[in-house]
Amino acid sequence: MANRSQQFSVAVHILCFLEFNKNDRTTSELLAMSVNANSAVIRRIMQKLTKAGLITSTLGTNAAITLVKQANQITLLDVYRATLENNQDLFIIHQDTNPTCPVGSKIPHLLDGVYSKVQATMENELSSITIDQLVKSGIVQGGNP
Amino acid sequence: MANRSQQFSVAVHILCFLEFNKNDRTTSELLAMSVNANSAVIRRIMQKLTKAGLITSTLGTNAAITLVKQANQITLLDVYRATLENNQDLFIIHQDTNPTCPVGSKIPHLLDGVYSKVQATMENELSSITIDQLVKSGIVQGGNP
DNA sequence: TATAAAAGTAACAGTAACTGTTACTAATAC
DNA sequence: GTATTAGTAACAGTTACTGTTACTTTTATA
Repeated sequence: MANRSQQFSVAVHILCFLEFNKNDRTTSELLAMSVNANSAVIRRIMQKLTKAGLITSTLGTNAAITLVKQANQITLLDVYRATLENNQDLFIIHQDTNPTCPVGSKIPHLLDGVYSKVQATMENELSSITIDQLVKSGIVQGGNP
Repeated sequence: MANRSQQFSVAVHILCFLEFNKNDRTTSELLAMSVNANSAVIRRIMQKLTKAGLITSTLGTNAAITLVKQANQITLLDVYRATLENNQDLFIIHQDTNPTCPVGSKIPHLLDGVYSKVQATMENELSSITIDQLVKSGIVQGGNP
């Protein structure tokens, strides 16, 4: 399978934080405190979210990080695709199987078909969940970040 | 996410091979040729399949590897669970978030709920596919392994 | 205009996991 | 007793992620 990183989870965390704190200014320092990670780690993930058009940020004093799209228009599939970039495949298929073996020669293509279906199902489920839903369902409004 | 290894794919390969070649003797050398990998790699994966009760093997001259269950009783979920062992989680949640932050304190539990559902969906799909189906659908019978 | 704040970014070490490989041990058929 | 074959351990190489430091760039404001 593709990826053992926490980046997807942290990215969702960041986006939820931005939505929750949208009436105040959010910095990478503030995010780093919430996530409990180094601010450079946060900025590293922010780059991917920026590239994907999910967030935007300004520089300098009073710099702020904000959502580009409305929170109910950002799905977990968007975040998944933004953070995983190159390795979005759920499963890895071993290549270079024996081409002269009736099993070995067909396994890669066979697995490809199966994995595509499984992944499509998963992505479909991810696309049904929005950042807005997460914030509204799980995070009580009104506290201090 | 959990695992970037090819072991799941190779395990499926092994089981398909055993089913395809069930009328003849299968050794780890033969499997290694089909997979195009070192036989020790094959045996390493075999250990997990043995532990999971999917295959059995004998030692010595004329040693053979065989399926324990019928191929139509072995699902990809069985293989998934056998090969991934400790790290079956599709997604990894960052722990140690800030307990005093209304977002950070709730994100882990929130993500846990979401990921469980997504994973259950995926596992349900894996459980609907058997080794028997794969062999019958994708591998032409009658060739030489 | 100088300064401070904050994002952008590069570089490096540490860690973990998988792969490939070698080589040994143990069991078993002949 | 010998050859075969699975079981297993050990090691190096590779890759990717995390944590960290530190520098550069941009920008608001005093």
